[in-house]
This record gives sequence, C-alpha cells and structure tokens, in this order.
Amino acid sequence: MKSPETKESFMTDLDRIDRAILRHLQADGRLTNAEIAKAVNVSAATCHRRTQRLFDEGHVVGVHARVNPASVGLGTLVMVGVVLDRSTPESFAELEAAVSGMTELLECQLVAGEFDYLLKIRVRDIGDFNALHGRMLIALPGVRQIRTFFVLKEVKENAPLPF
Amino acid sequence: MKSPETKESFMTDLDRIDRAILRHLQADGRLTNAEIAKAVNVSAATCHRRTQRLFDEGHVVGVHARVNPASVGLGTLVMVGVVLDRSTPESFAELEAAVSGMTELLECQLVAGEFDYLLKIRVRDIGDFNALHGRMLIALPGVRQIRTFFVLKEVKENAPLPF
DNA sequence: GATGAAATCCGAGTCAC
DNA sequence: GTGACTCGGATTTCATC
Repeated sequence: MKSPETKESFMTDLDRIDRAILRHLQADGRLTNAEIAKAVNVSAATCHRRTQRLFDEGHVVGVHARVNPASVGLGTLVMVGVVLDRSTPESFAELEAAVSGMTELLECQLVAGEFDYLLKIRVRDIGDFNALHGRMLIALPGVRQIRTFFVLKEVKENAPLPF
Repeated sequence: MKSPETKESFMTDLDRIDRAILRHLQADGRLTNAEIAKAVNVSAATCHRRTQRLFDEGHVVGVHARVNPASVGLGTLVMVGVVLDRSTPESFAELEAAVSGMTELLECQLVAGEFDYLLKIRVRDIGDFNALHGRMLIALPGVRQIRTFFVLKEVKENAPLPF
C-alpha cells in the first residue's frame, strides 16, 4: 500500500484541473456543470466526467447547505473539553458510543493534551445547554471532568480548505 | 426590534415547509428544485420561490462542497487554545486581525473560560504545524499562552444542525 | 486512456391564472 | 398556491486524438 485510502476502491492523483474543480465546488456547491467547465477551461462533457469521478472516489465528501443557526433556533454555540477517568480503549469507545446519538453535537475530536475530547455543541440558549449538561454530559460514562467554553463570538466559521 | 436580523432586510418566520426545504438542502446541497419539491410535497414553482427566499433572506448562508482534507494534503487537524495577556478590547481586536488572514485557520471562536480563543487549524502534517506555530502562533500579538491539541481521531465532523 | 462536439432529455425559471 | 411553457443545462453517445 502506497497511498492512504478511504473506503473507495482507490484514489487516483488529482491534477491541476481536478483541484480547480474542487476549489470551485468548495466555494459554491451549486455551480452548474456548465459554469465549472467554463471556469476551468474544459468542455462540459469532460468537466462532468471529472466531477463525477471526484465524487465517486470520495474527494468530495458531500455538498451541504449551511443553514443559519439562528434561523432554526440554534443560536448558542458551546465548546466542551472532556477528561476521562481512565485512558483505556474501552473508556474511549464507551464515550464515543454514548455521544454518537447526540444530535446537538456538531463535532467531536479525540485529542492529545490536557483534554481527551473536544466537543462542539449547538443549542437554542444557555438554558438548553444547562439541561443538556445535566441530562447528558455529566452522565457520560467514565468522565472525570467537563470544561465548558461558551462561545461569545464566532470570529471564523467553517472556512474553506486552503489548497 | 423584536427578532435578530442579519444584513438582510428582515426575516419572516419559517413554516413547516421552509424547514423541510432547509433540512433537505442541508442533507444534500445539490438536490434539484424538482427533487426538493417532490420531497416536501409542493409544486416545483412554489418550491422554487420558497427556496429563493430562503437564500435571499439569509437562512441559507451558502452551499459548499466538503472536500476530503486528505485529498488535498491537509490531513492533520489541530485545535489550539489561546490565552491573551490582557483582556482589553484592543487585545481582542488585534488578535482577530492578525488571525484573519491565516488560511490554515478553519475556525476561530472567542470563548469564556480558561481560554480566550479556540482555533481549529488544518495543515499537511505535524512538521507543517510546527512551522506555522513558530512563524505565526507564537508571534501573535498579546498572547500569553498557546495550548496545542493534536487531533488523534475525528469522531464527528460537521454534523447537520438538528431541527 | 483521455477529450470535445453533438444530440436528447429534463429541470430551472417565468409566465398567467 | 398551481399548471404550462420556454430556454438552458445535464447527461449520453460517438468520433477523434
């Protein structure tokens, strides 16, 4: 095995045009194939084939509308640091299982450092977070400590990948 | 003023159909208008008008392809906690200005707690992060402390908003 | 193996109602 | 809000290099 693989069969390397297509789709996921083709200077047919391949091979993980959180009553963002009691594989697996069904949880990373996990959670308001905190977070298995960071200002959110 | 506003003129409330459209577009940003119309049980024309409105009024902030970070050589994710020297408005403004041009920075939040800012950074590898750390992070204005959390595993990434 | 041109089909966008 | 109509793009086919 030479190159890292995802679940897809195998990944061919990306040339200049592929990367340009990815850049355009990252900037605007609803660009028409015709628009992308013009922007990257290939025919519509070629652009279509390449774009298809980029999706099929997993270079594009998905295309999603970013919904304004405030519009759907999720205006409050909270970051949470979690420290586990014991650093055993079972502890990690348990926490990840417990957390996987939590819809309010937008992101969850296992990290090295003074925390074991960092969580990103969206709720309606601080009251809702308090409820969630009492009902789910402090009830998580094997948790020694929970550190809550209320987000006062989202300076930068979901910036495009620089490539 | 009763409701929070963005830069748009004003926001009407979202009914059941609007929210359904948003949910579908969040799940797949490349759905055709015809597909959405069928899914939410309205005519194509109605769906088109509503979707337009959702974009125009800022309920949809944007639609973006999620590019596989590994595909473009950005396989390493690092979370960083920043503590400022002094908690003055100028300190915050300075840091945000310094950080705004950093393309590797995907997210930046001003938080309440033991850190002042939390950063999410994507780089090729640890060596690249080390370079960035020496060149940018420790050179940021008014920074007392930098805490680095290397991400060992991305358990959940960019989950859809639950509504 | 890849490409681009042409040809068909279907959805976007706009109309009247 | 719906239905219809037009135009342009998506998608396939095919010849070509």
